[in-house]
Amino acid sequence: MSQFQVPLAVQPELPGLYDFPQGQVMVGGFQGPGLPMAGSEPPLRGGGGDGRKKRKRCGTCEPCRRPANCGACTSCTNRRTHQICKLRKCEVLKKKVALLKEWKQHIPVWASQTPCPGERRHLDHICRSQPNLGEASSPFL
DNA sequence: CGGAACGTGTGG
DNA sequence: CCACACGTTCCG
Ligand SMILES: [Zn+2]
Ligand SMILES: [Zn+2]
Repeated sequence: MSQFQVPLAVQPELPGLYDFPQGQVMVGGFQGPGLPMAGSEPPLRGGGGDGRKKRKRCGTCEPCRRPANCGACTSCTNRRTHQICKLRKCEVLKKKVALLKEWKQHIPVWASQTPCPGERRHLDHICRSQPNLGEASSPFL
């Protein structure tokens, strides 16, 4: 009614998705679009899945509720990228991905000593998702 | 089945 | 480091 809730209101995070270490989600002070909704776990098609399931946008953050694409960003102009308009890119999705798996998997490596260029390369990608996280997240360092 | 979007790797 | 492109998954 009042709010333009796109018919995509998806759960915050399916329980059992990428598991987090403890609670490093919440850097500084964020609004918190992670809708605290009950979790109805879908039939988990993990039978033959690798676990690389694609998450979906929260549908509560500003970019998520953007009615349409800007039509000026590369994602809008270049549809071959298969990416959503930068103005509509879910923040939650950006953050979650930032603190995702590769980190945990490689942290002990780079914590010990600067990893090889190859490993470091991947970390950069995830870091880029959110400048905020690039600094505050790593209980190891 | 088709459209849309995420996740990842590579190139510049 | 950033931007772009592909493959894959998800939903209607
Ligand atoms: Zn756009
Ligand atoms: Zn969102």
